[in-house]
Amino acid sequence: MKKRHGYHHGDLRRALIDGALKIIEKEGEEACTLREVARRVGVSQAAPYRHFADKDALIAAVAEEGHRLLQESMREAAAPHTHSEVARFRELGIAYVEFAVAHPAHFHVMFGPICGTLGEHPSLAAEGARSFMILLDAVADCQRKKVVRGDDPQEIAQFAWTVVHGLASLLVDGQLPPQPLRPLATRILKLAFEGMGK
Amino acid sequence: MKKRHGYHHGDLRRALIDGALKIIEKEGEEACTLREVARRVGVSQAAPYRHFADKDALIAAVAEEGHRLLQESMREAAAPHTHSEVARFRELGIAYVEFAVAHPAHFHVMFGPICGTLGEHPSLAAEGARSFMILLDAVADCQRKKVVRGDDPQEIAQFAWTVVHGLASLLVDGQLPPQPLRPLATRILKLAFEGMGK
DNA sequence: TGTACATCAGTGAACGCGCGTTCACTGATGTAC
DNA sequence: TGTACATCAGTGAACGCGCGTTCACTGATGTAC
Repeated sequence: MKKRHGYHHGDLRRALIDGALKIIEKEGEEACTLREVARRVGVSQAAPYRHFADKDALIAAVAEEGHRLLQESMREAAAPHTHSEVARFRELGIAYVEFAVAHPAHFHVMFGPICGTLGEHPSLAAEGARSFMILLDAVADCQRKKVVRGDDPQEIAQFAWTVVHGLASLLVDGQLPPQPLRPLATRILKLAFEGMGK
Repeated sequence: MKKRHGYHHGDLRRALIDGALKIIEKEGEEACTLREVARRVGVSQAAPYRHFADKDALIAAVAEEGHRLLQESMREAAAPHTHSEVARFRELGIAYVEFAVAHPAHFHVMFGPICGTLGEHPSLAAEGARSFMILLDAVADCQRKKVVRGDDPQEIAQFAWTVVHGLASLLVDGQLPPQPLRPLATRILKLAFEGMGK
């Protein structure tokens, strides 16, 4: 990343995305205006238009980057566990929740209601599909090894997504009492795996 | 509900809440401005201030009503199943998801990030706690009958909430393909009860 | 039953503000020769 | 190595707009006598 020397910024596109993230994280999505982002980055209000066609394009870029980061997190979490399909699957789920808590602004833009407005950004939709695919593959692996029930990976993946997404949402929106994340996620995922029935 | 005859509205407070709901449902939360609500209801922009101190107060009223409706839905869904604790528990979960889909605007205001801004409305917090309590009681019943594992109802209730909230969020935010709700919810809850492991 | 009057629930104009976006511009950078 | 020039990435003023909220007001309603 180049330094700014005077007139030119160096990497304004990057800085604008980071600025948007910081604002959404601290003050919520509706506080994230183009002018405020420009202000925070220390640039004139018109400068962002050199890098983004309009405000939606900036938000879509945030969401897209979010999906790439999520995919990376999940892949990294799963990688060490070459021996056990179940462990891989579990780590994927924990990585999803950890990602949401570590990047609440990304998470919010990726899955919140705003992403309906962003329908016309096709590369964003593609990244979303890729994220789900990682989960789907892990389920199929588990089913092949007979450690997870059923034969339609879609059905189980949907359930797994429901669980991790529910936990992530409740945490990000502050509905659960603050507590160490990993024990909570592990406990919930264990219940999802074994069922709560007796 | 009285009819409007000329100058006075009849039940403007009610109409404002309904107007806010309709706008949030159709065009999202950030389109829900006090002026737009007043416009839709057919009243001057200053009129809402007769009934709400400010915009936040209107939103808080929406959230509070949402919790009361949710509680009512859950209680009604559980009531017929006096014979089976598990059936009661399951119907509670389905009612939660159905409520979210039927009242997406309520749901969004009740649990979305905006509700952090509304911290200083204590009656709202009370309603939220009451909603969770219904779930908690059902879990305790199931544990007493030994049909659900564990002895800390809090832990299981948190898991159950995670599942139904996850499903509700994904549906409301349009992340799952459109499909009949009850079969989907039943399938997911069955997995939650029995576990996805083999 | 009729009337005076207090109170309630609206109106409409105005305030200051910040927004997204456009425009003509200008300083910085890199390249051809 | 030096210079002319095209291109790139910013600036800052301006546009029209809708927002939340306030204010003095007025029409409708209900009550005391």
